[in-house]
Amino acid sequence: MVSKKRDNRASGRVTLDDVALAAGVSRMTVSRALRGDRKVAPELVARAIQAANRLGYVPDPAARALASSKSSHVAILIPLLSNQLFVDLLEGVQRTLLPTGYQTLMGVTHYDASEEEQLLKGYLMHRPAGLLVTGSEHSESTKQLIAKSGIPCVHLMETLAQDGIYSVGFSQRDAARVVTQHLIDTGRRRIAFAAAQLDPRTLQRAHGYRDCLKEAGLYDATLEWQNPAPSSLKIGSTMFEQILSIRPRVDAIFFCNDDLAQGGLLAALRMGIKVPRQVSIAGFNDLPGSAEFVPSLTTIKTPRWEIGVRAAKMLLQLMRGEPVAEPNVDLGFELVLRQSTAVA
Amino acid sequence: MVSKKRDNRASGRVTLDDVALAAGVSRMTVSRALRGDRKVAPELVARAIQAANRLGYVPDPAARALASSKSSHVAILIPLLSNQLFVDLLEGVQRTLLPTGYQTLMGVTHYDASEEEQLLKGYLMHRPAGLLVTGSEHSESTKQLIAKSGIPCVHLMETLAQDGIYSVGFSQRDAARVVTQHLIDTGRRRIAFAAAQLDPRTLQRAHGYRDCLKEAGLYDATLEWQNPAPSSLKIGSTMFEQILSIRPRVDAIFFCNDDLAQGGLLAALRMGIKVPRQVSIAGFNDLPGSAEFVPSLTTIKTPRWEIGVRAAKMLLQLMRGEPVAEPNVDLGFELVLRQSTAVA
DNA sequence: CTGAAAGCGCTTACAG
DNA sequence: CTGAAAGCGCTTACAG
Repeated sequence: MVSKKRDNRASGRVTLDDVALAAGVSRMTVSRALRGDRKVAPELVARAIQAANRLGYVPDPAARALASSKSSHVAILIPLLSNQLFVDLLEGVQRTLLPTGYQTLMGVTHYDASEEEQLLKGYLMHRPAGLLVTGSEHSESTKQLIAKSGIPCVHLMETLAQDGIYSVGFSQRDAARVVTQHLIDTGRRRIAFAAAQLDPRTLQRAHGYRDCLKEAGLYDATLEWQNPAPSSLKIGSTMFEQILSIRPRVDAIFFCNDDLAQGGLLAALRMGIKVPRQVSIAGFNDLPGSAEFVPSLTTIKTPRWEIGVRAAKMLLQLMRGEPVAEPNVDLGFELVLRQSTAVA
Repeated sequence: MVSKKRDNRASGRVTLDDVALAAGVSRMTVSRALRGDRKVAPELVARAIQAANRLGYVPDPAARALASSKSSHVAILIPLLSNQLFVDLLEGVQRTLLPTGYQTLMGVTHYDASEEEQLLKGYLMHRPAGLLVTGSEHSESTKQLIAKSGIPCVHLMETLAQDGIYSVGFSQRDAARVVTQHLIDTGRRRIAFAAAQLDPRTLQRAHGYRDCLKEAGLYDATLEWQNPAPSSLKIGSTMFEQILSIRPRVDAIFFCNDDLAQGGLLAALRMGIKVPRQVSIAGFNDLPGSAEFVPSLTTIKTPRWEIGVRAAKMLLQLMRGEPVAEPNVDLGFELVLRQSTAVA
C-alpha cells in the first residue's frame, strides 16, 4: 500500500494523478482519454475511464479553466425574466447546455444598454466559452467587447444575415405583417398599433404593421401608439382606454405583446366595449393565459423554447470549433386564431 | 526597459506579477492589499491599488478558485421561473450579489426532487462559495449533500427555526390563515380552498386555511380541492368550474396562487357568476395583473424580492465567516384588499 | 501514440 | 508586516 504523499493544501478531491496511478498510465493519458482526445490507444482509454469511474473522478473546472484558458461557462444576456418569453428561451438553452457540462451564467439587462455592458464585462473576466445575447442592437462598446473577446456568440430572437454573425430567431417584422393582414382580412379598417417598452423587436413589429397597412392603403400614422413604459397588463389597460377615448371609431388594436393585449381585454370589459364585435384585439407571443382569456386572444405563437435549444446547439458547435452549416436560422412563427378577432 | 519574459501560453491578461512589478512590491503584497487582507502597510496598499487600477488588473477567478479552493460562485435552486414569484426572488439575489463579485448559478428544479439533486451535484463540483435553496423540504440525499459539503446555505421562502439552518421567508401558514379569516369576516361561510402544484408551501397554506376554519367551526373537508397539475390560469378556470358545478352553494374560494385565482375570475365571467356577489375570490402572492383584473383580486402580497436581498446578505455574511445575528428571518406578508372579496 | 516538463495565475503556509 | 517557495489540478507544447 503506497499512501499518497499529500500536502495539507490538498482539497481532498480525487485528481487526475489518482486516476493515473490507478490506471497505470500517465496523468496526460488519462486527461486525453477522458476528454475524448484522439490518438490514445483504445485499451488505455478504457482503463482510464474505468479507473475514473471507480474512483469517482470529477474534473476540477477551475484547474481546467486556468490551464486551458477556457472556462465551462456560457453567459446569456436577456432583457427580462418577467416576460415568459425569455423564461422559455432560457429553459431551452439550459436544457441543451446542462447535459454537456457547460454552466449557464444568466444576466438580466432590463433593456438597458449600459447594464448590458456592465454584465458583459463581468462575464468576460470569467472568460466564458460562449456567449448568447438577445437581439442585434447593442451599444458600440458592447459590440466591440464581444468582437475583441473572440468568444463565440449567437444572437437570439431576430433573423440576421450579416457575415460572421450567428443568429437564431424569426422575422419580427413578418410576424407583425401577418397579424395586421389578418385584421384586414377580417374586415377591419381602422387598425391601431399599441406598443410599450419600445425595444428593438417591438419597433421591428411596428415596421411590419406599417408596411402591411401602407400596402393596403389603410395606414394612418395617428393610430400608432407607443409608450416607452415596460410592457404590462396595466399599461395595456391604460393604452386601450386612451385609444378608445381619443379615437372611438378604431375597430381593431394590435398590441405588440400579449400582456398588453390582456390588459386591453380587461379594460374593454370594464368599459363595456364588446370584443371582437366593436373592437377586435390581437396580441403577440402567445403567453400563458391568452388562450383562457375572455374572449380568448388571437396572437402570434413564437418559438422561443426552440430558439433557445437551437441557439445553444449552434453555440456548442462554435465552441467545439465545428463548422456551422446554417449561421442564421429562421424558426418562423404561427398565427393563432382565437375569439378576440373573430369576424363580427 | 525590461520586457517581461513570457511563455507562449500566457493568456495576455494583466497578472498579479505585472501589478507587483509596477508597484515595486511583491506579488503577495499586492494580493493581500487588493483583497483587503489586514497587516499590509497603508502606503503599500495604496501603491498596489493604484498600480492595479492603472494597469486595469482583473483577478482571474479560475486561478483564485484553484489556489484557494473557493469559488466566486453562488448556486441558487428554484422550482420554476414561470412564476413571477421566483423571478422576483432571483432578482433580489442578483442585485445583492452582483456588486460583491459573486456570480450566480441558477438552476430550475421544476419541483422535482431528483432534478434538484442532479443540479445540486452539478453545482457542487464547482465548489460554490454559497448555496441558496427554496424551502426546507428536500430529498434525504439532497440534505446530505448540502450538509456534507460544508458550504454555507440559506433556505428561501419559509420560516424555519432549526439549529444550524439559515432561512429567510415568512409563514405561509399564517398568511393563509389571514386570508381565510378575512373571508369569514366578510360574511362567507362555505369557503373552498383550491390548490394546484401541491408543493410544500402550498400544503402549508392548506394547513393555515384548515386551522382557521376549524377554529371558526366552519371547516368542511369536502371543500378542499387539490390538483397536482402545475399552477396556471387554465387549471384555475377548470377548478372554479368544478367547484361551482359540484358545490354550487360555495360562497368563497381561496386559491393558493394568483394565477389560479385569475383563471377562476375568468371562468366566473364566462359562466356569468358574479364576483364577489355570489362568490368571493382570493388569491396569493399578488402577481402581475391581479390589481388590474375585473374585479381586482384580493390577495397576499409576499416580500419575495426582499427575501432574495436579505437571504443574499445573510449568505454573504456566512461566506465571509461573519456571525449572523438572526439566522431565521421572518419578513412577513400583507393582505391586499381588493374588489374580489368586497362585502356583497 | 505516450509522457516528463513546464506553466496557467493565484493563495496558502511558512520564514523572517 | 513582507516575501520566497511551493502548490492548487489541470493542459499546452514539446520530445520521443
